[in-house]
Amino acid sequence: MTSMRARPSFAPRGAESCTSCGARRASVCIAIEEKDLERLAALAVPLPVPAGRTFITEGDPAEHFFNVTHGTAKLFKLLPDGRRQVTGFASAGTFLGLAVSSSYAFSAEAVEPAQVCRFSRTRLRHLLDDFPAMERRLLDVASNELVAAQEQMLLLGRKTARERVASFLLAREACAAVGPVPSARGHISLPMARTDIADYLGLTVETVSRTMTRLRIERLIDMPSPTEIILRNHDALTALAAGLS
Amino acid sequence: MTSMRARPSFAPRGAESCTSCGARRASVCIAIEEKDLERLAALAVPLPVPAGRTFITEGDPAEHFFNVTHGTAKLFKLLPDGRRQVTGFASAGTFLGLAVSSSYAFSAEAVEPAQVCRFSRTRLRHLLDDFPAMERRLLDVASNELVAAQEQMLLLGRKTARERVASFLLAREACAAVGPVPSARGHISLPMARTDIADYLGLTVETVSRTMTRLRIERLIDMPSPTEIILRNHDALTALAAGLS
DNA sequence: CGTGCTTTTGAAAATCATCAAGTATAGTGG
DNA sequence: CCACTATACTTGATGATTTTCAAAAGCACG
Repeated sequence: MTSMRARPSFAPRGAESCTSCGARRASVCIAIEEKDLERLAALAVPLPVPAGRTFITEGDPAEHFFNVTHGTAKLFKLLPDGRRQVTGFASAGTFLGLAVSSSYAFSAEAVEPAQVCRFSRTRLRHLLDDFPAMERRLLDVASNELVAAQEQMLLLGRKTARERVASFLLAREACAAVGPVPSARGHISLPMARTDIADYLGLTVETVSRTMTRLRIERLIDMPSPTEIILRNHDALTALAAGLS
Repeated sequence: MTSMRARPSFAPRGAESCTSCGARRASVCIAIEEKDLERLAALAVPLPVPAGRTFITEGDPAEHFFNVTHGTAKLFKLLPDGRRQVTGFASAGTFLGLAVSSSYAFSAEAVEPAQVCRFSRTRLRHLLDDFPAMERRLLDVASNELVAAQEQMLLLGRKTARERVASFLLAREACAAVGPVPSARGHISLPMARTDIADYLGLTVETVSRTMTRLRIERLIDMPSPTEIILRNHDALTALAAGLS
C-alpha cells in the first residue's frame, strides 16, 4: 500500500541533472567545469531513495559509485549475528563507493527520504582519465574521510559513553554548519534514529538515551524533541568531547 | 638469502635510493617507471628511524609525506589525558601523511628500527602533476585504507575482546603473507609491544595478555615468545574473528 | 647480578550491556 | 477526527565483560 517502488516520473536524464544540482558545489562534481558538465550528466543516473531503503549492500559486486544529492544515508557493516557498526552518515555532497575491491565493503541505507546520483564505476573511471582535477578531488575526499575515520577510531577505542555522545553532537553541529540548510547556532537535527546513533558510537540505544537525558538534566543540551537538539553549554561539551572532564 | 640482505643501511642520497629500494614494488612508487625514478629519487630523503623515535607528531605542520621502506611504525592519536588510540601499523611500502589539512592528524613512531623516505609535500604535489599514474595509485591506497578503517571501526565498536585479538592475529598473518619477509605458514611475529596492541584494539594490556593466554590454553594459538605467535587452529580463529563463537 | 621494563596473573571495581517495562509518537484505519 | 497499533524512545534493575589496582614473573641490558 505504502509502496514507494513506483518509478518516479521525473529525473530527465541529462537535461538539467548536474547543472542544477544543489549538491554539486559540496561534492566532487565541483571539479568538473560548467562546460563539461554535460559529459558528467550523461553518466549520472538520479535515483530517489525512500527512507529505510538499502541502496548499497555489503558484499555485492561494486558496479556503481554514488553521490548523495539530498537527504541522509547511514553506512554500516554487519556481523553474522546481527551486530552492526554504522561507519558514517552521508549527507548531500557525499561520494560513496570508493574501493579498489570488486565488491562493496559496506551497506548504505537512507535514514530519511534521499536522492542519490548513480554512476557506472567503469564509465566514471574513464571519465576520470579526462578530468584529472576530479581524480585529485577524489583523493582529497578520501584523505579527509581517512582523517575522520581515525578520529572515529579514537572515539570507539578510547572514549567513554559521555564523551562519545558529546563528540557526536559537536560533529553534527559542525556538519550542519557546512550543510546546505543553515540552522540556528547550536541547533542541530538528528534525522537518524537512536539505534543508528548507538551503532555509530559503539553503544546501545539505552546508553545513548540515558546519556542524552543526563546531558539535558545537567543543562549541557536541550531536547525539544528526540530529533532536535540544542547545544546549551558549548564549552562544556567541547571539553567533554576532548576527554577533559 | 644473503643477496637480499645486501642493502646499505645508510642509503646514500639520490644515487640509488629509489632504483634499489626494496619497498618500491610494494609502495606507491611502483607507479613511477624505471626511467623516471631519478626524478623521484631527487625528492626522496631517506631517513633511518630508531625504535621508539616519533617522526610524525599530531598537530605539527604537515610539510612532508613519508614512505616506510623498512621496519614497522605505529600511527596513533592521543587524548589530552594520555589515552591513546593506535590507528594502524605501517610496514615497508606504507605511504603516510595523506591529508588535506595543513597539520598532521596523527603521530607516528617506529616500533622497531625503521627506514623511511621523506618527501616534501609541495614538491611531491608538483611531481604528481607529471605522473597521474601515481596519483591514481594514491587514490587506490587511500581507498584501501578507508576500507581497512571501516573494518577496524566494526572491531572497535562491536567486537568482544576475544574477537578483537583473533581478528588482529589473522590480520597480522595476512599482512605477513604479502610482506617482503615470507614467514612459515601460521607463524607471525609481533614487533609491537602489548601496550601498542592494546591501544590498537581499544583494550588494556592486561586484557590483551589474558585473552592471548586463554587462546593458548585452548590450543588456538602457540606462543613460543611474546613476540612470536603460531596460529594453531586457523578455522576456530577465523570463526571467532567473524563473530561466530 | 642487579635494575628497569615488559608481560603475565590475581582480586576488586566500574562502566556499560542486558533484560524488562513504561511512555511518547507517528502512522493507519475506522 | 479520534482511537488504535506499531514503533521509537526513555527509564529502571540487574549482571557481565572489561578496567583498574596490585604484584609477581620473565627478559634485556649495563
